[in-house]
Amino acid sequence: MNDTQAPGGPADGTKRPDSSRRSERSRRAIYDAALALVAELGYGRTTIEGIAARAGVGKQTIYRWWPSKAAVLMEAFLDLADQAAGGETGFPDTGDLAADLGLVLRATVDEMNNPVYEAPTRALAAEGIVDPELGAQFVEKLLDPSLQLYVRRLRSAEAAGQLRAGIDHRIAVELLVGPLTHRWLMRTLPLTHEYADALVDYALAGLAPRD
Amino acid sequence: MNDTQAPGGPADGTKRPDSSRRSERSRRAIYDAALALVAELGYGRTTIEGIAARAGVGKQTIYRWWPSKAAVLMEAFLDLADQAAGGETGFPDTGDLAADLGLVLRATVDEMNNPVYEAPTRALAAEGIVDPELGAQFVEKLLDPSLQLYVRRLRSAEAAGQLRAGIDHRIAVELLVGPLTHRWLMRTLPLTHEYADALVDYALAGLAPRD
Amino acid sequence: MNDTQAPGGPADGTKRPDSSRRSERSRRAIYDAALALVAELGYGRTTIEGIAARAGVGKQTIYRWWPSKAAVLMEAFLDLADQAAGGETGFPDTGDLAADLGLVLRATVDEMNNPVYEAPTRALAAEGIVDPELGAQFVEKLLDPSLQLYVRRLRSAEAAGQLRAGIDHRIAVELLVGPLTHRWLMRTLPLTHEYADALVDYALAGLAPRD
Amino acid sequence: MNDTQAPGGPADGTKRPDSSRRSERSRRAIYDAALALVAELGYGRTTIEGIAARAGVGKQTIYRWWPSKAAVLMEAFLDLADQAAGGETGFPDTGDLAADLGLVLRATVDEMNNPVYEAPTRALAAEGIVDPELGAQFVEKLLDPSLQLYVRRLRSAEAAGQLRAGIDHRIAVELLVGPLTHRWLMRTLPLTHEYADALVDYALAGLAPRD
DNA sequence: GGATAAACGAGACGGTACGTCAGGTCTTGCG
DNA sequence: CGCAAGACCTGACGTACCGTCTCGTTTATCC
Repeated sequence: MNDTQAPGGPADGTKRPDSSRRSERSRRAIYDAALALVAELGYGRTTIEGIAARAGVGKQTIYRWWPSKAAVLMEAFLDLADQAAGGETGFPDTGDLAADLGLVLRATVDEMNNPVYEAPTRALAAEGIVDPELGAQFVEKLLDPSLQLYVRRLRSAEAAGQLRAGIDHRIAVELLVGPLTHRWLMRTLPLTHEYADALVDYALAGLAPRD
Repeated sequence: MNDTQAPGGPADGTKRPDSSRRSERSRRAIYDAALALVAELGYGRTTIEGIAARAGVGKQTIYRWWPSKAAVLMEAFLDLADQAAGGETGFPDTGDLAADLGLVLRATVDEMNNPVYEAPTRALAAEGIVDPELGAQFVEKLLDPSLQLYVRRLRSAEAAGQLRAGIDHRIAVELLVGPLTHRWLMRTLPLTHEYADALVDYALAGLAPRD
Repeated sequence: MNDTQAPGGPADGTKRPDSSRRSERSRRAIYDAALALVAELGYGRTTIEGIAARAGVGKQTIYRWWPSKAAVLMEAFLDLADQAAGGETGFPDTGDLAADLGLVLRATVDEMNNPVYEAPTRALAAEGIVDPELGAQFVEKLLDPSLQLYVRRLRSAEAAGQLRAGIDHRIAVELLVGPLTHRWLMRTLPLTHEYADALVDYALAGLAPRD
Repeated sequence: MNDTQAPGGPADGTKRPDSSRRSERSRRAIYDAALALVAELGYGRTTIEGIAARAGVGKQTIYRWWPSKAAVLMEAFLDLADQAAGGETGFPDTGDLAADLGLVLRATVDEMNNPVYEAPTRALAAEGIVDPELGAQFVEKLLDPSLQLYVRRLRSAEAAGQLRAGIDHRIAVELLVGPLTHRWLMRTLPLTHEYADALVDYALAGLAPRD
């Protein structure tokens, strides 16, 4: 009858629900409930029924829009991150590479130690480790964008002659971020600003031009 | 080595079951079933009921000796690792630090790409990320021992004057292992021997004495 | 007829499940499965899991609506009895008391010997003997209604001058029904029409007016 | 080795354990524990494990000598009854049939109302209703012997011309005992001495010679 | 502004797995 | 060899959630 759709409505003739009629109220409530429950109970004990109940929402409203508990949490967390970012997605570039990296790594350490972010991030990371599909999303939507910022900064540093020629920027970034993530995930030793600084120190020494 | 107790003696006076009467047959069957199921179905779809059924064992026999699915898998995997190790827990020390590290990292890459080890390790890592208690066990029993081998090798290198003085060996190890683990867990880019070599190259450049 | 409530109204505000949404199909299937299993296996070996499986129903659907195995069976049996009764709940009153009682007692004997009724009735009676709560239900819903019919017939007989004055009708009924039940439950001797007749004979002799 | 058995030992060459070596101490402890638990918890909640634990006995010692929980309880109760009887198994015969029956029925009422006997008797009766094998034992060992006493008394009364000729003594006994048992098992109305008296009155009226 | 249709809250449904409990069997010393 | 102790396999228990489905009840256009 009417495949003609209102402008703005994306539509596709499939069987998916009409997202233009989606309840914003419910979505927000689900985000909030999901984040709260994960923080309170941990991922494992958080259930879709629980989220629905806490959000004052029917279970079907969740199953209608998300394929899994992890997907709900992922979106909820992305939403949280977007809010928090507040548009500022920049990476400092003062010309002093070590200082800039130190600043960012210290901020990362703080974030990793902040319980508000820690619980859902750990949950998502863990789930992504085991579920490749979700892991891919995690990388694409959360990890890669932030790694790209590092890469860009390194390119700028290379242009300024602050890096050895031929360095693979991606690997260089991982030299910084990998150890940090390792310590965070494995909880081997405390994650401190000093550790961040030491990483910048050791890594840059290996990446700097050989004089 | 642990749990020193009089031979034949019934052991600690607590309320735990009498481990001297434990059925070795059942334990082995449970290990095998657990590893097989995790490899076949993944951790999430592996159930205690399934392990019990596959092992031809009553559920209670699992609940009697282990507190959780993760604990079963952990022991099963430790057992597997012990068998595989076969006593050789050495770390090469040819005098050429770069070559030795490259060798080990390449071997680690191979292990991480070996499906037999990958499934249970990922499962344990993921579970440990979310469950601090299990995570601590994972680190203590699996991760730390192998990191210690690196540290010892680095000490030897330092004694040979191949490292900058005052380097924190632990951080140095993480500089190598962190990025590898990161790529493995996050599946961002393929884990190859070349990557291992590049890591050794970049990291050692930062750790070497400044001449 | 029961549960008078506003049409369309959702009913009592308690926490019990919404009986208006109950699945008739499931209830019937559960009745049938319960009766079949009790007849096949006996009460003790009949399990809720078994009923659920045989009825093609989730266990929770049983736990949602019934508090116990006995309650399921009780309802199932009441339903069976209601069906069988088909509305005819009368007690013959031809004026000939002995004949009427003989007719009913013989019918009762037949029922007690009919395997379809015997298994569940025995099961309920046995359970009621040990569980006072269930026993009270058994008496209230199954036993008392039928005893009342006897009492009414005796009242009619008394009005016709066929009974000694001052006889306690309730006890009189028990004089007839008690021995029958005793023989049935205890399986001391066979339950026959002749036995029923003898009971009527002996008992009425004691209850008749002394001329 | 020794099929030769101590005299007095019944033996039969089957696979049953050697009863001459049986521990009297254990048997007594099991009786006591069984009766105590049935009285405290009721039959349903009494378990063989519980009996073994309370008796300070291994489970196997129970399984070795009894085929079922009901069998244990049956023996325990018979033992209790034997002790209580103390040899006096007589039935009064003063010549006054009504008085004698009233005396015995009143005593029976008292016994049925005595919690010490009630719990195990109900349990055994209930179990026997559902399990024909046990029921037969119950009748043979507990019920019939006492009914025989009634029968003998009635024979004496018949000889004295106090009964109508041709009365079936067995049915006559059931006319007295049936209603009592019915009221006791079904808990329809209170079991009192008055009820016992009324039963004797009504029943004897039907059994007496017609003058 | 009434009709109509989709999303919504609620929650019953058939299921799976949970972790516990008891059953009855088997094994291991002790006396 | 009977016994206590207790680990073993089995399987039912009652609970928690799963993901699907079906109720009425809002909304939110469309006629």
